[in-house]
Amino acid sequence: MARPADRVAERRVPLSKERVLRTAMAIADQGGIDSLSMRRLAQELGVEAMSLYHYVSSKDDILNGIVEIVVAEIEVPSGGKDWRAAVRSSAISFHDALARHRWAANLIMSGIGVGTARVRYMEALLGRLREAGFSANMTHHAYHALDSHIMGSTLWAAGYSALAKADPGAVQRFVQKLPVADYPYFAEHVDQHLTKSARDGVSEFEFGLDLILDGLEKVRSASSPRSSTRRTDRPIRRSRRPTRRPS
Amino acid sequence: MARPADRVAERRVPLSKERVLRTAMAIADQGGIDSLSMRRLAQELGVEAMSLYHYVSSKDDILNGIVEIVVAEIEVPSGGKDWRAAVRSSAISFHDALARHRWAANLIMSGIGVGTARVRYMEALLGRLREAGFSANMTHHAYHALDSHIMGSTLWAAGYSALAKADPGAVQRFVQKLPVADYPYFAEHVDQHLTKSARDGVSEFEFGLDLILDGLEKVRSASSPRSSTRRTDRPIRRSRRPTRRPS
DNA sequence: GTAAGGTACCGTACGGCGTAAGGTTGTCAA
DNA sequence: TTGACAACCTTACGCCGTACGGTACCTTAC
Repeated sequence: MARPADRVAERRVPLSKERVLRTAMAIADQGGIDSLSMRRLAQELGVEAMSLYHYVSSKDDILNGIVEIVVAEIEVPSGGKDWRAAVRSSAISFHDALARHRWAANLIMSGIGVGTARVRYMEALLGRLREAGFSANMTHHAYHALDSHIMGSTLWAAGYSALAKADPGAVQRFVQKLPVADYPYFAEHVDQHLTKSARDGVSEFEFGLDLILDGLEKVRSASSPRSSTRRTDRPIRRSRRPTRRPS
Repeated sequence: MARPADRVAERRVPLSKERVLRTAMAIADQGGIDSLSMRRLAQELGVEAMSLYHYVSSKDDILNGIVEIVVAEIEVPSGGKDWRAAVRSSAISFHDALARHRWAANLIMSGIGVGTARVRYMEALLGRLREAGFSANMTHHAYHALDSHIMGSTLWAAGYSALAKADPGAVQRFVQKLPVADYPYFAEHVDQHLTKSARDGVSEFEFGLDLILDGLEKVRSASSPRSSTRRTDRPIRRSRRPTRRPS
């Protein structure tokens, strides 16, 4: 009687989608997204690869799942008076989440599905912008400007730091082999990266972020001259020409 | 005598790295980067997979190569008075090149090597900014702000249009299944994408680009007092060093 | 004329991948 | 006791990148 029960007790904690996803994240965090294979993941869980398919429907399901976990870590913009501070803080939180899980940005951008965490984040950000007085059209553009910057900036940082990690000194060697006379500005640029204490592009990220936020604030205060909230939006839909630049 | 010569004549045009890369690009352009395999590429060239290794050293070599070709297509910012127009035009050219080859942005961002075409582009852009009066530090940040936006924006557009192509109506179905009452702003946002004639995010791209360029111009004119408009704008970012006077 | 050496290409094989299809085993309700 | 069911495993297929070792043909030298 005791024997089978013991064996059961040993074996159980019998997996779950949660545990599969968490382990997948750990593998990706440690060895990069390429090191995450079904076989490797199963091995980590003390199980055979095919067993995983009882909890997930495919590898894509896993990838979607771990992206959702990362997105759920993002601190959503708070309500209140200062939309700029709220959005800024949320963007930095987004950046931080992606920095903690360097594989995530690439996954998000390569046409992965939109899950509930992602929708929640977008809803919160879009809502915060509308509440701050942006029109529907302006909110749309503001969202994409912010999103592009966050993704682009973080992806660059991820790639750069991945390189620096895989082969420290590669950058130095590269720039030294370069005919500096021909590419003085490039050399200067690389040098700035090498000189700056390794802050993974935080300074670059925040600079661009503030540029965008300042621009948005200018647009906002121009279109709602009072500091009032919620003007009715001018429906500028269906403009087939590029939106004119602000101000 | 004639026979072997004929066979030779048939067979020759005996490949070359150039031809391998061009064919690889064509495959990627048509079927996406995932459809590019050594075997598929070889088949397209009427050759066995291993034969390719006489012209390239690895698949990564091929990926680097085709990215370089795309980057070489970018129109570099011209010299002259109007730095803003020059940089804007170059950025749009960059965006267009990435739009023509939707796989490229993802490759560039996933830690691929920097080749000569890339260096040339960076050198030209950095140089144009310095020439316009930006300090070294400002140029550094401006470059990254522009680069992040171009990459982020294009990557988003590539993913979105890939989805729309693979499964038109997927977006519509997704948003219809959503509890719109819970996510009104999200629904509004998606609706804007569906309503807008499919222009692959050009409007979003140019809006963000102008936001950044306007911000940069403000910084520039503030730091070079000889320039026409001297504004009393606060410095957007506390720079760790005072921005040097250019030229 | 023929031998040497080089260029271009091919055949085979290895270890990895995601996953379809179909077991096997242990648990528990009826 | 039985039978449904969940949890997990075995095997196999067709892909992938590429290491290693050929082979066919061309050019050049003697």
